Amino acid sequence: MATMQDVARLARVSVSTVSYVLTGTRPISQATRDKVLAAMAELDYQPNAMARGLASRRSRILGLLLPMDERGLGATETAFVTGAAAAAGAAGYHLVLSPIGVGDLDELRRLASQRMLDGALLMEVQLHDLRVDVLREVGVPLVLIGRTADTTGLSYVDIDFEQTVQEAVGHLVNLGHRRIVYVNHSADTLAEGYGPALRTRDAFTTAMTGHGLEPLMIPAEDSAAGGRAALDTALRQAPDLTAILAMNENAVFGLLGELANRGRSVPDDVSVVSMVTSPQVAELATPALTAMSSPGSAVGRIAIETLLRHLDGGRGEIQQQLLPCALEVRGSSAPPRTADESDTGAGGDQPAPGNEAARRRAATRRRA
Amino acid sequence: MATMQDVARLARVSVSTVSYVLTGTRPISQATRDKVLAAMAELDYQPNAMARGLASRRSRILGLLLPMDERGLGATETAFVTGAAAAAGAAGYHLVLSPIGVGDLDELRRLASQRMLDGALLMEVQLHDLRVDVLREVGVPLVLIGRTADTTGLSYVDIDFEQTVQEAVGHLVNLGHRRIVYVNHSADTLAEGYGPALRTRDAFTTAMTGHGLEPLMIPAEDSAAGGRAALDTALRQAPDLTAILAMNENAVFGLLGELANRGRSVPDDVSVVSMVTSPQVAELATPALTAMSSPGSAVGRIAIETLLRHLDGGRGEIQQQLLPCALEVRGSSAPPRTADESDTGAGGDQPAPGNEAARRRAATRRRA
DNA sequence: ATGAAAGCGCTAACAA
DNA sequence: TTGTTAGCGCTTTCAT
Repeated sequence: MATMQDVARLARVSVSTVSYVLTGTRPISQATRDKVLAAMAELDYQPNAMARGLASRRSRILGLLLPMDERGLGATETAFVTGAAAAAGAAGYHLVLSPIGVGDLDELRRLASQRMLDGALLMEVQLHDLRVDVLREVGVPLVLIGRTADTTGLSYVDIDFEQTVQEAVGHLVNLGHRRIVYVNHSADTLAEGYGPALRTRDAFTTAMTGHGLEPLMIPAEDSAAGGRAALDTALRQAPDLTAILAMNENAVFGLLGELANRGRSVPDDVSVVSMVTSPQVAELATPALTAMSSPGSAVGRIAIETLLRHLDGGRGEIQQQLLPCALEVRGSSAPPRTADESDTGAGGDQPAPGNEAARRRAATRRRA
Repeated sequence: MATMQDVARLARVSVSTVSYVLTGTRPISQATRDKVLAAMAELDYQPNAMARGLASRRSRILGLLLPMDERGLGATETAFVTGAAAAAGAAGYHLVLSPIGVGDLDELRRLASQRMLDGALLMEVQLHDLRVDVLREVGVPLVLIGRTADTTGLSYVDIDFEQTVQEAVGHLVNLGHRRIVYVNHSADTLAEGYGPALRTRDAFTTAMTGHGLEPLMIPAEDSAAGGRAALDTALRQAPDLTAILAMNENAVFGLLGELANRGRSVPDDVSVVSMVTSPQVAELATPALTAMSSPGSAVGRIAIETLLRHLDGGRGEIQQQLLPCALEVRGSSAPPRTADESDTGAGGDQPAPGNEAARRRAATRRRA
């Protein structure tokens, strides 16, 4: 393993020159730079990360703090991760994912106070997220993917739930639906103040009221069973419902199953729109789900870019951004059977023609 | 940020003594140790990871190399990760996940030759995985989760696909099924030599032949559409099929959807058993899927323990382990409708009574 | 535009 | 059982 000494010797320059070639922190003549670069190439030199970190007091490592529960990472979250990893790599940083949730504060404190992290991205942010406190305490810059309750002084990137709900409701209303039920996360989750659940609830009320319609929300446990129960409740409270908007990616499958059980066809009897859902998941259902698809890797990329700005400038400006979800119409939404006074606006939303989109996307997966 | 100097000064000992207290590499009297520990506590001392790494030439960082495609991490893979993270933490190591697939060899080479990793775990291992070569080249110890084609000199932990298939087939045969179709990964995937697909194919042939039955395998693209197509093929080739064994977690949903479309009820007309599937995913389906559930976090834990042994001893012995999947009977499997000569063995497999298991597991999920 | 040299905070000989 | 000290490989003043 060649060291900087070796490179300097071979190039007949001092170590500091080699260092400056590497870091670019001071002008080097083209001739010298070439010599050094040639020596590096010849020796296959790679700087020692630990030595750099010790001397410069920067590890060039960014942490992505990512709680992993038993349920796995959805395609949406995975896109965040890959986007962040790509952006970090492009900037010469390593992105390490640490499966650290709010339960592992000690592990986080260790990681952070050992000066192992130049900065951190937090995923699965809670309204009162103690990880934020720990990181601030030890002075590690951070950016949230999501939002805490109080975001003063915090940079974040999050999904624009208001826009997402509004567009989803708009789609259904355009199709002619009037009786739309919103299946949210569980009552417990709401009570805990889970941000997305609260924001979408309020946005749903606003959107429906704006259309002169009555907002009806049903909480559902995050499971297929929860979805089945939610459908039962929904049909009891709104027997005339023609459309369901679902925030709960797990429940939506139970919901679809129960609809089938009861002989209600999708989308002829009931339209279903799933929110913040990846194309992959949307197409597991039969028919494939019309969904608001999440902004994906852009979230991760923007978060990293924001974080880097916080490091470089010293005091980067606080940045708070909301990214929209895009409506992707598939087979699960259509005009209600009772096509009454449905003034389907010109250029309004069309139900997907067959399953072409699904077929097109049916790519092969290769792993081993 | 207190340094070791500060601790030594406060405890009135030398820095080396503090260091030895920390590393335990030489005996320290109880009195001294207590003094040092007290000083550490008082100063809230945390060793500087970079300095340790530089001086000791060990980063105490283990890498978990984990390709992330657009599909996300399944619950099964997530369990591997959390198991590994827990085991690494318990041993005083950091586990960093790097979303590095066979496409990012340069990034891997950088990570490895910068001496940032003491060792690595590889997930999503391909039969000819170039990451293995890169790591060996730079001398980073590694353990596979999965298997390459040639495993000589390599330690690995993998799922016992032979046992899994055998048990799944046994379950169906016990229920009285005779005409069982195996829905595998895609033809492309098989052609590429994807290990699990090949191993399960062969195991299926062995198992069926062992029962005096004819093995029929259908490849399916990894998507709902692929599952629908596979069912079509299956019914064409074996109109009298009463059971389906599925390796393809994505296809199985399309398969179920298409069964419903054709008015074939599960499990009355057709039993479905899903392989290497987490409980969470199994219960998204309606009815919940009988499945061979993967060993979960044990895989990750054992892999880390093996890796640590490779570091400590210098030359740890090669270890190759296969872990079994466990049969979990849910609602998707039952005796065939045409209960003919079905000699359901005493104590044989029973279909799940209702959905109690599902309901019990319907825990709340809290995130933000 | 380049070089010399003093650390960065810790580990691990080498001494005692 | 404990202390002294020479690095680990790099960055970054301070000189020139």
